Amino acid sequence: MSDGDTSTAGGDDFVRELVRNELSNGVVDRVITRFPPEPNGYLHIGHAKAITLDFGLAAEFGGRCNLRFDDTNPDTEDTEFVDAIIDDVRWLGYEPGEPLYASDYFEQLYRWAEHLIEQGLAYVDDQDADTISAQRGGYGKPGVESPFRDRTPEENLALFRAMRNGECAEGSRVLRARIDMQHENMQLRDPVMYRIRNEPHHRTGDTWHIYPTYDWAHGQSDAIEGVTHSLCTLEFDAHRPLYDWFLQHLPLTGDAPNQTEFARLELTHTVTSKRRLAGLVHDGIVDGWDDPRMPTLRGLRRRGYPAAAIRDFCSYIGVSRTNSRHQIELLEWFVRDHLNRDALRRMAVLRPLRLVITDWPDGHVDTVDVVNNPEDPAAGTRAVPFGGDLWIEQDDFRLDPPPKYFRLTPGREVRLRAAYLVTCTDADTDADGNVTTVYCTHDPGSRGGTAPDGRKVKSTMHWVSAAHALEGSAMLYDRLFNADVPGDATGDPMDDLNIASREILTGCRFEPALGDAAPGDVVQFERLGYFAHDPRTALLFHRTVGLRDEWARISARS
RNA sequence: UGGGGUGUGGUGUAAUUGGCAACACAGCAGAUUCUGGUUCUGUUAUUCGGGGUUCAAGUCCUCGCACCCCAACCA
Repeated sequence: MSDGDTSTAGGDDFVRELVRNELSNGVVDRVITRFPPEPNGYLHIGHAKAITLDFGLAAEFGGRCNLRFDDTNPDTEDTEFVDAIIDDVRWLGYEPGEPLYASDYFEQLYRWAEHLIEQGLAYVDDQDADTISAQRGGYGKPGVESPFRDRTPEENLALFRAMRNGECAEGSRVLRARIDMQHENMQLRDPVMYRIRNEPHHRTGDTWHIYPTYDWAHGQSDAIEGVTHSLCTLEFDAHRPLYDWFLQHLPLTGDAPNQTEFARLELTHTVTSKRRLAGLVHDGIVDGWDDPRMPTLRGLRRRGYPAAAIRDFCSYIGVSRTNSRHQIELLEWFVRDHLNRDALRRMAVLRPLRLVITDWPDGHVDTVDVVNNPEDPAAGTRAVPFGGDLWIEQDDFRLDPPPKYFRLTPGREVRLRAAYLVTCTDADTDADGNVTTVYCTHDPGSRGGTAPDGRKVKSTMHWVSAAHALEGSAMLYDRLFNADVPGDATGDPMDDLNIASREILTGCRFEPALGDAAPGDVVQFERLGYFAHDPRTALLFHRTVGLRDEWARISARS
């Protein structure tokens, strides 16, 4: 699926090694996985890792990966998210097939719950949440048993059916597994299996008044689907004994699924918790879930990140059980790697400075051929109009050049990309000392960019003909959070918010070919970076990622 | 406080399962270049700590330490 040759340094990660062993030992005879998002938010880069693992693993071993919505909580879930999640999975490059829903298993789950009640392994508790929580005990402190723990199966069944029929108020009762209130693992101190909710469910409407909890629904859904490998993140490690307990006490046919945990993906300068991301949106810090600064799949897509780059990144970083935080620079490296190969080059002047060629024939327009992508000869060339009145980048001219500055300065000759060699003769400044116009002469023999006598210049600069320029804007993005680990110092990520994460540039000048950019196209603005054309607004470009910039490093040092 | 998990350069991931600690990103230096991009070359830097077993330990034993997770009717 991933098209780069980007496998990790060594061989299999621990999950693949496990699967390979199970297959060769005959512990399993197939590989079925599942990706189980809850439809209460948008997918982000962390999910991309899980998707790549779940779908990638299944594909590698000739199996299948189910997209299953873990829709057991009607309070927060919505079909809006279902559609967005399916769309995002497809965009990432995986075919989810017919989506499945935990809510489709509610009836089966209910029957299994009655089975556990009949076995004396589950009971209805009439206490409220606070009481149950208090009775659970603490770390190192055993819990105490509920006074309702020893109800008879008949009584429990009657009560449970009443719960199902909507005869009980929300919060008045729960169904609990009857395991061990003294267990050292808190998860096994009689966990709640069902709670009463009168909220309508996005798929089952108001047919249910009781809803299964994650622990009760997840493993059983896996079993129903024939999942062999249920991969989840590390925080569920403590739930695994409970996952297994339910499965062991049910009349299952076939092999039970197995849960394996791995470390979630964290990135520097990034938050991925649903709550934090929602906060950014609701506080208006970003424009929405698809703001290009967001680590959501929709945000990254709008930013111009190729799906293949995200896939390559995810498979390259591999999977382990070590809590870790990857540097966002690595992700950006994969983005550049793909875009360098694929993106067409265009010339754009983001902060325009006027350049006049004093010896250019009045009104004359030349048309020069410019390579579309030096990495891909098949991309061909394009014709770009050139005249005596041009826009260049403000950064490309200095009245007083600092050391190692190779660009235009009075008396120096540089190349205007694919056009002519020009020499700066003079410059105008305004009352504040800002340069307003730069004057040059040109070498008519250097058409195409090469001097007839073979002399070299230190710098090649991009340009746009003023008479032909298109005007538009660009959004320059920086990290949303300044700190590697947002909130590391104070505990609140918002303290590390980068208030200058977006710079809006208007009055940018684009070469004519940019007028043909389709919504969503990603191009390289030569010497500046990769930019994604906005899906809705023409001639608005979002900076995907800048080019590596040696001059920026040199000038920052001094 | 009890239980579980994890510790390898700045970051992340490997190490033929006891045999010369490697790969990538980042950094630094240089070469090439009509993008100060790309590409290429070189280079800096690593096994959490103490003790033990062994010819040999990142790997095995032991005692510590640090960090993460667990006491929702969230997932």
